[in-house]
Amino acid sequence: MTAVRRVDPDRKDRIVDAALDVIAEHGVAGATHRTIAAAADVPLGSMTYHFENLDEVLRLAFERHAAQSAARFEAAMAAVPEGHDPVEAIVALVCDEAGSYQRDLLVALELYVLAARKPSFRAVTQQWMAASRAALGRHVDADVAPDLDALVEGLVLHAVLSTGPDGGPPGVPLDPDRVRRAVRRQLG
Amino acid sequence: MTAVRRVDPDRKDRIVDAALDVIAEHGVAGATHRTIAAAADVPLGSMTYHFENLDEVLRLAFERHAAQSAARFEAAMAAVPEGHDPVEAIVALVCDEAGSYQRDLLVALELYVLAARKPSFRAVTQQWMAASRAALGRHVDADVAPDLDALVEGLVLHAVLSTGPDGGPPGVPLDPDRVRRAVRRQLG
Amino acid sequence: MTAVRRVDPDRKDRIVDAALDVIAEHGVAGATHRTIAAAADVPLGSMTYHFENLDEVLRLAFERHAAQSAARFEAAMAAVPEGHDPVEAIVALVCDEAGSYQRDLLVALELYVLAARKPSFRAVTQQWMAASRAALGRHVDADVAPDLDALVEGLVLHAVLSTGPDGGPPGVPLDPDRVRRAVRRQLG
Amino acid sequence: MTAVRRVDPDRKDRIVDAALDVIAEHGVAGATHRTIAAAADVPLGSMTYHFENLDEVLRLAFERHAAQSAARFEAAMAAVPEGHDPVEAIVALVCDEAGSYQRDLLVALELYVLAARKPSFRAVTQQWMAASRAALGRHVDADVAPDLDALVEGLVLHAVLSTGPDGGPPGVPLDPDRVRRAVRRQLG
DNA sequence: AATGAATGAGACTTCATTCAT
DNA sequence: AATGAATGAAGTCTCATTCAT
Repeated sequence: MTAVRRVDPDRKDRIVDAALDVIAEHGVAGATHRTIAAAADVPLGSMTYHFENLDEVLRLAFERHAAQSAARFEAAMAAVPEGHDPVEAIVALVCDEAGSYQRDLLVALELYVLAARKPSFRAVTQQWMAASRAALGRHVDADVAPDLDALVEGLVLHAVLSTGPDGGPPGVPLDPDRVRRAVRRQLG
Repeated sequence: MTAVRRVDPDRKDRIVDAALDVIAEHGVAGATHRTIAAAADVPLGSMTYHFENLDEVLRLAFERHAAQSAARFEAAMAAVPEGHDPVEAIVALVCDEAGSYQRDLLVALELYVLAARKPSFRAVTQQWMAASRAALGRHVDADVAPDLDALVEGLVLHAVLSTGPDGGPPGVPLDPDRVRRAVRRQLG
Repeated sequence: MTAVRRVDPDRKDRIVDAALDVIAEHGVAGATHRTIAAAADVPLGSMTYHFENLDEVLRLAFERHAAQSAARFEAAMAAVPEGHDPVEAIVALVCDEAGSYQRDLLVALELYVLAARKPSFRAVTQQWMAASRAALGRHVDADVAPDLDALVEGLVLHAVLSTGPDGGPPGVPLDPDRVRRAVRRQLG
Repeated sequence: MTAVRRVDPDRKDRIVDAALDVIAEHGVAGATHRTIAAAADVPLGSMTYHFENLDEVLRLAFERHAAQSAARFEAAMAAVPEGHDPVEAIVALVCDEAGSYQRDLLVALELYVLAARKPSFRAVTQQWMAASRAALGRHVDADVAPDLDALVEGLVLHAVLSTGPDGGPPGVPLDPDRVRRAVRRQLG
């Protein structure tokens, strides 16, 4: 009966952010109304008050993540002067020590798996992939951009899935030299 | 009350096969004791009688799939005579009209996402990735094999996630010419 | 943020009308604050602002319906000159092609079931039944009127619950001849 | 973790019986998985183990009730020797002091309201109505039976909905003389 | 050896009602 | 005066797992 925590604008936003956190940490399988509500520190009833259903929450979370992720990529590419070599920027992005690119890919994987079964998530994946290609397209030929994109995605995918000899949580840093060589090769 | 279906050796095998089918069609999220039992046409009690728990069923299913998938890849590479150019074999494999390579990758994605959260699945992914690299290593330099592997995986990943203009189920065929060019570029 | 729809007298009335529509179409089970508010095109908060609780809304809706329904019946009976035979008027009313009498009965059924459990709805049913008896009492003996009323209600009840051979939505038209014979028999 | 109350054959039957009790006492609106499980003294999970969904429970309950109810009616009619006057048997049935016929009708009303919205319940109502007509048809002309059935239903309906002057729970006893007169009139 | 029955936790969702603004 | 936000209870249903037979 206690009327705690009334009035809370941008609660909806907070819930979407919390959903993204939960997805990143526990995967879509672990993203339930309950876990997201707990992460956002809102009562369970808030979830379906603000969103039609759980899929809508997830979709908004993925859309937000895709936008942020694409923006980061776009910014890194835009920082390279026209006509200059973008390879170092790509290497820096992919080998980012903080591992944010790997986290991005992990979230993307969750999205991919979801989109493979649920059509309502397909639009997000399409936009995401198109955005990274467009960013690459600023500096490389249009017919090479998709292949370069695929190469980068494959490299990071393997890194993110690799596990150290201890069998601990996956994700090993990528060797910048290796990435540099692979990218240059693909650029011909 | 009649004791139907008593003698049934390799029931365990059948269940694992059924689990794989369910995963391929409905994803790990749709693979429950019940759906797998139904697909294998065995009573529900069989599931926990033959297996410790659901994770064990899934793990065995993924292991079997990884073995089959790696064997196919290995066979395709082994068919190329020593010293000959493996590019056409790779292209043929990846652009397989039946889409079996795409199906393989879709299942692999499910595994990746699972392995990202549950350590017990990590060994399978490691073996799977190692196997395809080893198969490539027969014909290309050891330092290029992983990158070529990453490129191929990225290319197929994008194809499997792409959807036609109708927004239908994902998965578009890969253009052999494009794959050939990208692979040759990566080989230098 | 614009203050749309401010001045709105008889909003309360509109809500009651909407409630009646919802009951007729979806039953009491489908009549919630939300569905009624949507049908009346008013914000959810209006519901408990204008009414004590949901039961009050339903009670007012049923009262209104009972009044309208009784008035129609009363008017039909009043149109028969004193001392004349009311049978044709009854037949016409009951066999009404538009099926409004059947709709009335369907709503009445909903009310009956509700009144069987909630005392606050009993007064409405009593008044409704008394009204139709009184209307019949204009033209038939007082000791026959309740039985005639029962017969008519039974006939319409069966018609409204009958379904065509296709098993579609219930409600079949009543045969005027049959009704005429049954009514005449009951009148002796 | 305690394994109380294992082994309980005909639990399914008990649940259906309990469902009928709950419907009779609290109406369909009060018949939830929880209330029925509590009335049958079984855990909540039993409900969806034994039945596809709640509608199936309700449907089975109504079917059982219809069968019992029709059997009682049929037995009462069958007890009247061929060619004899069935009026007294009908009167006795309808004016039953225990009120079981009224209880039957109350349950029937719940079914009617449900069937009006959900097609899956229509078959039961049809069978129920057909059964009572057939029972009457043993002793009265085929063209009068439906009208007599309607009359009886209307009479009991009004009785079951009437409330004493105290406004207490509905249901007043029917006067046998009145019923006798009405039935005789309808028989011509 | 094998399985149908059983069950408690928890999934998503609806809803009447309250309340700050 | 009016309402959108908020919330806790309860609804239906799924499921991994246990267990008596």
